[in-house]
Amino acid sequence: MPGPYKWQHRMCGHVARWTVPRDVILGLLSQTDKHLSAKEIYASLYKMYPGIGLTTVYRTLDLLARMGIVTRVSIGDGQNRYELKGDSKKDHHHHLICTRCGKIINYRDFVQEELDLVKKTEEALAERYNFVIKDHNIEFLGLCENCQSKNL
Amino acid sequence: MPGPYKWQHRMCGHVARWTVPRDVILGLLSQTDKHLSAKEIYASLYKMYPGIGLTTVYRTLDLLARMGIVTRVSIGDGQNRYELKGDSKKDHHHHLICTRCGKIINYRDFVQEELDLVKKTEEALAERYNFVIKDHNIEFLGLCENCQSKNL
DNA sequence: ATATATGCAAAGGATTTGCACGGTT
DNA sequence: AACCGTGCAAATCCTTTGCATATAT
Repeated sequence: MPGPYKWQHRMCGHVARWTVPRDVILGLLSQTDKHLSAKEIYASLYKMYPGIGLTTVYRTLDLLARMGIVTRVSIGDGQNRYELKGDSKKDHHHHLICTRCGKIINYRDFVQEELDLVKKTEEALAERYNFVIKDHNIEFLGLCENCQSKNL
Repeated sequence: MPGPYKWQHRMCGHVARWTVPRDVILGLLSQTDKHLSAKEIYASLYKMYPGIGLTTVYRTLDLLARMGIVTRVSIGDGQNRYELKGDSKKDHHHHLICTRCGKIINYRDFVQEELDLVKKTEEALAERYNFVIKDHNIEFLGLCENCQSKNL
């Protein structure tokens, strides 16, 4: 069922066609606050789009990441997870991660003060270490409410 | 070649014996600023200690991580990497990561100002989201000097 | 004696790749 | 026609597990 092909985007010298799987996967990511793995995305889509293979999910996520639309997040559970990279300031957030159950909270409060410092630090680091800084990653690790109560 | 067994440390209700492989692996980590993977550690040790198996390296790294002696670092290259967690303030650092070649720079300058804010944010997050915060992870991503010059 | 640690080989799991087919340009 | 995208199966790569053996308490 070929759908409405919307965009074209030049990647690595050739045109990336905007296909149904790509549209659907991006759509799914844009509707959730969760940090989904390839397998989870594949499973979510399976009922509605059984034709989309796991390989395509992997390839699409890779494409979206290279296009800068999506960010890879690692919580150390052996899978890569992905989230939409919001471009608006409103979407910008950092992560609060439970090291026991892997729950991730996107927090948007407190971020503004962090960003001021981040910007200064970026400039200082860029000069000191000759880096071109593209992005940052700030996360806090700990125990969520649920996991605190369980012993060990 | 049983060596001088130095410590005992209670882990998960039982005693962790301080064995030669554990001592050697920790020794290696304490002598480098690099972020080594299990394979790399295994390879480094092979000449001097061909008896130490890759499995033991994995198990030891897991133990050290659970003991809080070592930190898992992920640069998204599909391997877990490990670094000694310095306990002194002097050792504390954050990461500057090249997304092209994977190079990691531990920067210790600028960290102090970050830490002040980190502490405030931790407190705010703890209250707001009922988290017990144990650690944080701050990293900047970009292109190192070398990789900037190479096109794409 | 009992508990812990280790190596090896096998198993698991995530991700990537080879290849033939089908849809776009 | 030339190119790009996809699914499937196979191949890889990293990590964990089962099990028999060796070492420490």
